[in-house]
This record gives sequence, structure tokens and C-alpha cells, in this order.
Amino acid sequence: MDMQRKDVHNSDTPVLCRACESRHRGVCGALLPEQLLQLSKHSSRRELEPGTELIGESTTTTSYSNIISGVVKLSKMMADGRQQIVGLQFAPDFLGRPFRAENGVSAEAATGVKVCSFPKHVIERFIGDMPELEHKLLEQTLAELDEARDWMLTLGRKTAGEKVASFLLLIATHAFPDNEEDSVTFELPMSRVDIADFLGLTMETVSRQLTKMRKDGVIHIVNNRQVEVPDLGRLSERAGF
Amino acid sequence: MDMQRKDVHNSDTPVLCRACESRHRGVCGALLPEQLLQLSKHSSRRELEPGTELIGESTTTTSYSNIISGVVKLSKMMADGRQQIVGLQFAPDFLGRPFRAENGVSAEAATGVKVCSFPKHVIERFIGDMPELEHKLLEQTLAELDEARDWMLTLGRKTAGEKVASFLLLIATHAFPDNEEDSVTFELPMSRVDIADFLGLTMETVSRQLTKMRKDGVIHIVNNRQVEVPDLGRLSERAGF
DNA sequence: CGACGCCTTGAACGATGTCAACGTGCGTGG
DNA sequence: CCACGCACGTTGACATCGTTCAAGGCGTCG
Repeated sequence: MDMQRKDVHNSDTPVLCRACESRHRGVCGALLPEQLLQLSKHSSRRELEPGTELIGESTTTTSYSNIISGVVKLSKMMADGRQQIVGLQFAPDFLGRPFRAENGVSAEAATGVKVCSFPKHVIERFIGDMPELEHKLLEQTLAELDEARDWMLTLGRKTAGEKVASFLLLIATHAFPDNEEDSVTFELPMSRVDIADFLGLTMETVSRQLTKMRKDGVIHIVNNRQVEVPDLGRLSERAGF
Repeated sequence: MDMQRKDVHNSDTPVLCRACESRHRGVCGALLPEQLLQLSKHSSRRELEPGTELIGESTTTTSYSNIISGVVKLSKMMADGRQQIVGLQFAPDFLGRPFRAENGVSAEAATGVKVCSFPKHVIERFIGDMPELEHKLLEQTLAELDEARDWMLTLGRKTAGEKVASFLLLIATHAFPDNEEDSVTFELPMSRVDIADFLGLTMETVSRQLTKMRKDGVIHIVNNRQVEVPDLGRLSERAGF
């Protein structure tokens, strides 16, 4: 029976990897079962509380990670404390800066986060040996670059209202990548302060823009974290599209 | 004699490639002379006036390019005309978005620019065949991502004065990558409007900040395009470091 | 010389930041 | 169970920075 063959085949892949999204859409998809097994010998799973720091901005790291679930925020800070979130990462993104000692950004769990971590040198050996893995990494890096540039337009040229709408849209599309409906309800993965740091605004401005959108009927705020968007098209317009 | 051997060896590499920076610091450094020769059969050199568009934002491209000299600006535009420059590229950067039909950004010559172009499918075959080439691409993409994230901090959190200082610093360091002196003189590769579009400001604000820095003695404006920085350290402070 | 492109300067306005008060939910300890 | 403190968010009044609109300067080219 087909099912059985599939089961047998599955049993080659390490237990921990079986249900892992990274094996499908993430970088581990480039690996054969036996390579996965070899890698998994050096991997360790961790579960992180919101707020836990994974990577320090000017520290060197000795490990890379795959995000299994949750949201990680990447941020930069100036000497006087001003902060900017420069990216959000979701499962099954790869976390870490290959080929460079220093990270340049800090990574912190925004929500509860599960990760699968590997020693730096193991990954780097794998990358050197397996062009397919490097290809996956290139694809992800290019996608991150696209997103960073989209966000630069948001930061540099949009109004506060458009910024907040853009943020909601970003979360909505990441939470439900292939949603076809007009309406969605979702949970914000971060606080007002974090949202402000992502948008280059203050917490107060974010709050005001949210209540404005609520009064205008573009969103419905269930509670501080839960947001309902009855019409994604209208939200899109608010975001400047 | 060593010189002779070197000359003989050099004669293997295509004439056009011999003096090209991309063979050293750029992606072509991953290629052997015979591969370079093969690639050069499909390459064409072009010289572009300032303002020439190389790539359209939502067009598909059929060729990639290496920048041989000059500065290329990458930008995004909103439906109502607001524009944001999301990156500057210098020699010997690689230009184009691999593995995706649409570009997502438009590329325009900021200064006079020389490029070396290749048909899309040729490059993509080369990438597939040569892990070393893909590695170079990954390195450049990671570097671009680092720069994009640095700039996000600038766009989101810096004041107008800090933004303009950051821009001058960026140009100064790219024009003279390994300058050790305190002082430099250089030519701005773009107009006030472009600078404003890069910094998320208006032309007027850029102008005001420049005259303020001139009055404060941080810079000396030789003419509209030529700027002298007597003390890079002081400029650095102005940029928020 | 005049027209044009590019830049600078000034004055008034408006969006966003700042500072401070207040609200709300939640856990903790009396 | 209530009272309290604390974290987080909202709202208001005012200040500030950057934009907008308008005028004028400067160099170049016909």
C-alpha cells in the first residue's frame, strides 16, 4: 500500500524533523533524509518566552536557528536608545548572518517562539558541501531583501495612517498567507511600542491611528491584541495601494 | 619569467574582462578564464547617460548586468508619485533580481554608468552549474540586506540633520572605501531631489540641512556637487554615531 | 540678454512627537 | 475577596520638526 511505503520512507527522517515546516518550505527542504539525520544530531530544540534575546546586535554568534513557530523581531538600536525594528521573521525562516562574525542586528522573540538551533560551524560546513542548501539560503535572503525594500518605502514616504494600515496588512497576510476572503481576524504579535518601533513612530501615534481606523470602521478592535478586518480591500487603500 | 607567465595567463581571459573590477571583487571572480570567455561571448557593454532607466519596477527583465563604473539608484514609487530610493549600487555590483520574473524596483543611472550585460537565461544556467557563482551572489545579497537594514534605521529613527550626515558619510565611504585620512573631498552622485528621495525628506529640507552643516563648519560646499569634509569624525557624530 | 534647470531661503502650516493624566486588565498580597 | 500596584494602552494639550508654497539666486546654454 502506498501509505505504508510513505511511512517507511518517513521513518528515515529524524523524528524531530517530521512535522517541521522547515523541511517543506524552509532551508531543510534542500536536504536528503540522511543529511537531515546527520544534521539533526547536532541540532537542539528550544522554546522561548516572549522577550527572550536570541542574538545580540554586536555580539558574535555561535549558532544558527530555524524558526519552527512564532514571530521573531530583528532590530537595531542607536547609542542613545532609539530603536528600529528592521524585520519580522516567521516560520520557517532561517535565523542568523552567514559568513560574518558580527550580526549587525539583534533578534528577540516577539511571541512565544520555538526554534531548532545548530552550531555555526556545522551549518557552514553543510553550506560549503551542498549547493542546494546555499541556493535555498539565497532565495530566502533575496525575499528578505525584497521585504526590506518594501518597508523602506513605508518608512520613508508613507504617512502615519498609511504606516499603521501597512503593518496590519503585513500581519494579516503573514498570518493567513493564502486567504481568499475579504475579512480576517488575527492577533497582533507585538505591543504598541514594538509596532511603533517597526513603523518609525511613537506609541501614541500608533494608538491614535488605530482608534481612527476603528472609528472609521476599517477595523474592529476586539481587545488590545485581537483585530478584525472586515474588508481587506479598504485596508489596502489606507495603506497607500 | 614570472611576468611572462602571468601575461600568457592573462591572455586567456577575454579582453573586455581584463581591466574589469568585477573579476576581482565582483561576481565574475568566481569564474575560471575559460568560463569567463564563454560568458563574455554573450555579454555586451553599454555606456549609459545619467537618467537612463535600466530596469522598470513592474516590468520583467531579460538581462542582468554588472556595474563597471558609475552609480545606479534603485527606487520604488507609489501610485500617487511619491518615490523612495531603496538602494544605491556601485561597481562592481551585480544588478538584477534572480529567480523572479518581476523586479520590484526600478533601476536608473544616477551618474554616467558603464555596464556589462548578459541575457537572463545565460546567467541562470551559469548559476545552476557553478556553486561558486551562487556563493558570490549570496554574499552580495547579504551585504545588500545589511545595508538596507542600516538604512531602515536611518529612515525610521534619525532626524533630518542626521539623515543628511548619514548620506554624506555613505557616499564618502563608498567613493574612498579604504580612506585613512580625516578629510575627504568628493562629488555627490545625485541631485538634491534624489538625495531627498533617498532620505525620505523634501528637497528643501536637504538643502537647509546642508547649509546648516556648512555654517557649522562640518562640511565645505565647493559647488552644488562637490563637497569637502574636513573631519570625518565630526560628520560621524552628526550622523548619530 | 533671457529662459531654464537647479538650488536656496523665508514664512506659515500641519503632522507627529512630547509630556502628562487617566483608563483598564491582571496578578499579588493582605 | 478586595485593594493595590503595575504593565499596557488611550487621550488631551501643547511643542517641534519637517513640509508646503512662494520668491529669489546662480550658473549654463541658446
